[in-house]
Amino acid sequence: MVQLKKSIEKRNALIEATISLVNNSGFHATPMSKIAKMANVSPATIYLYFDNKQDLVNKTYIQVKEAYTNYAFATYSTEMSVEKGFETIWKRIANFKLKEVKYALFLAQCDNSPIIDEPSKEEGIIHLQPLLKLWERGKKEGIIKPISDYLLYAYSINPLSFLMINQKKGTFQLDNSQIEDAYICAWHSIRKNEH
Amino acid sequence: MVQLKKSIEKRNALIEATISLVNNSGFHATPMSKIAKMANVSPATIYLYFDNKQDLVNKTYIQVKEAYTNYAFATYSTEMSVEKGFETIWKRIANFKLKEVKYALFLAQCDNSPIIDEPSKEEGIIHLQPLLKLWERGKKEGIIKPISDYLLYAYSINPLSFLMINQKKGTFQLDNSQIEDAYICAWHSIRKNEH
DNA sequence: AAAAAAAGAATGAACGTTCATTTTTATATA
DNA sequence: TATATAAAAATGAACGTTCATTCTTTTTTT
Repeated sequence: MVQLKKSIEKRNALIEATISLVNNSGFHATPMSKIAKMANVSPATIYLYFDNKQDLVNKTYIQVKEAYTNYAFATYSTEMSVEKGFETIWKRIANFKLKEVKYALFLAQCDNSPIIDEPSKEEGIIHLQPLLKLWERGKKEGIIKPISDYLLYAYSINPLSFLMINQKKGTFQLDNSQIEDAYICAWHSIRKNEH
Repeated sequence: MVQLKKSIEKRNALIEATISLVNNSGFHATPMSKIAKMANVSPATIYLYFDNKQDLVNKTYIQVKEAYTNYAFATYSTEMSVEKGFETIWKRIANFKLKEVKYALFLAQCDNSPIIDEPSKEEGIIHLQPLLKLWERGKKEGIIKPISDYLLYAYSINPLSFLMINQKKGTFQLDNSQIEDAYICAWHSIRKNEH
């Protein structure tokens, strides 16, 4: 690829266009020509910034995923109690999905379809580490159920994606009171019950 | 479309091929020519059974969805207590996702992407009624949390899709003991807590 | 004036769908 | 039962279109 000096903005325009179009039509129904048009650029120019269509969508995915995890852990500190820490992270994630619908939808779309290749997906998962550490601590302290992280994730974090997708469809509205309800469901599903 | 006498098997071969190929590559990366080849049929023959590619995948979706819901409610009776009823339905669904991975994956793929058109999706949802009725009863009896059905679904049923997809990837194994753990998470997330 | 960046037009491959034809099946006749 | 005929089912090749990518030329920057 050619060396690029100024136009980081052109690159960003391409990434933003990719997100919008893939959100609305999916990867395979989004031609390079449309991405180019939306970014006010010639189709050929895309190839100065990215190797090919696959590379464009992979890099878009990684960039968005990074923004997502940065947001998720921005207010979390390892000093917090397990319960407080979980609530902090969970609510940031919920907030991201409510406020940054565009980015969150793009990630959901990518995460449950084969359009992103595995190496790029794994690069995205790495940044979830702090949550896994927190769960580990929670299990040790007897606060979190001693079960697989996949289960913990499936029950406490993943439902937000489902809710967001349905909100996008308009069949359902995720307001602040529903968010509270959802948080309680999430917490109840993973906390270890006293008795 | 032409009147067809014998070959329901040919139609089924086409549907099976569609499921396999869409599972492995997605809708847009699955050409009609490949579907035809896998079903041992000429591409042109597909158009004797289905109007076009969209119609083929819509009808495949509806057929699989029907098999799924039939399976889900086969052992359920409205006489059951709310807790027993929920456990019965939940475990049938979990079983379907474990045993009929191919069909379950196809449904998951369709449900979170825009490849199926809305009318066909709605036709698929109708059959979920018994579960919604059960939740309604549970709320009245003070056993189920008085929250939106979307939340109940997101926390008690939807996680199974996530787990199944990860199992397919091989990163995680859903054995019988994990299923029990998962059921407990599901139940804890939607039951109303005594206090 | 040289190098880098960008553009639009061109290319070749892949796809969904249709067309003209052949093969198979069912029906009627002797 | 054997043969002729019509209808149905199936086919492979062809068509028109779309798309990712590349090529050649122009514009911008250094």
